[in-house]
Amino acid sequence: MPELPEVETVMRGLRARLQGRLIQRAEVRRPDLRWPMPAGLQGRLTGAAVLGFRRRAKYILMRLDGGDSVLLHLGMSGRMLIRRRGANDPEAAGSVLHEHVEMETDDGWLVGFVDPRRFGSIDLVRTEAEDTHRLLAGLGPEPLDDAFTPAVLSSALAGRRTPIKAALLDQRVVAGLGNIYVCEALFRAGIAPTRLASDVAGAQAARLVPEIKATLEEAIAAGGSSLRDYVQPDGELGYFQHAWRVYGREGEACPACPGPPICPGIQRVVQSGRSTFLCPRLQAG
DNA sequence: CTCGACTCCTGCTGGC
DNA sequence: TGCCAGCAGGAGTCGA
Repeated sequence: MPELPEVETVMRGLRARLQGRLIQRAEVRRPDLRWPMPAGLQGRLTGAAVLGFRRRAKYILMRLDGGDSVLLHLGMSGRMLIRRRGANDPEAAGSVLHEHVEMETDDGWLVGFVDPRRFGSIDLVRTEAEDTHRLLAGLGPEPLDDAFTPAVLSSALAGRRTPIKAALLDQRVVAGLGNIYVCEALFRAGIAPTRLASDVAGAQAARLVPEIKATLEEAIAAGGSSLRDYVQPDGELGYFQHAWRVYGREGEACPACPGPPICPGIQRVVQSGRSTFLCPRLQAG
């Protein structure tokens, strides 16, 4: 589930529920995620006041009083389970097996981190040093920042002899894109995923940057409408999945082309072990 | 340095 | 119906 728009949506949901609250109780049930959670996590969370939230790339940062921040990554299957204390929700019951951390607020809400595959991670970092954390230090620009321009992208791609698909997945080039939104942005910009990154400069990058921004903004808007003030317990994607133009649509008609024989429809190829979806007509060569 | 392959882990889907 | 291969939104690490 979690690329930038999903993480942004989850972060907003956590902010709405937790910011300004006290964590009355915290329980670490299973600390062995991608990396072991810090030993002091449960103690640090217990009794903490939650000051605020921000997102950086696909990471969520939760500021606590006392000068520590919680650094959270959802990995591939991570989600936040939010429900009222005492609620008897079957959806929640099914998730409890993989609920590795649970927090209870002073106003009666339970907030759990659920991650079946355990590719996610949780760490503590001093708030004033958040951006120097080893997981954040090397990240590229935020794609939605004004500072992310065609010129900035072009210079990051210069000299890279790797397909543009792989380059955009590299969080040092631009931070927060994943497999879905890279496919969508390349389709919208009319760029072949197999093009060498170094060749996507100038006019190509100038087309790509606005499409990256538009795709992410539309997805955030869709996730926000659907999830609004709480994070969906079932981990649904909001409704942006219905707006995917190519991702997961192998064999379907291209939404921007006439049908066969002009355009054969959406194709799926594999690049460095991951699925890429594209329109062979609009994203040729 | 840069790149692709491999790896971690569980759950679900689709084909036989 | 049951079983199993293949695939899944990430990204660090390793060897070439």
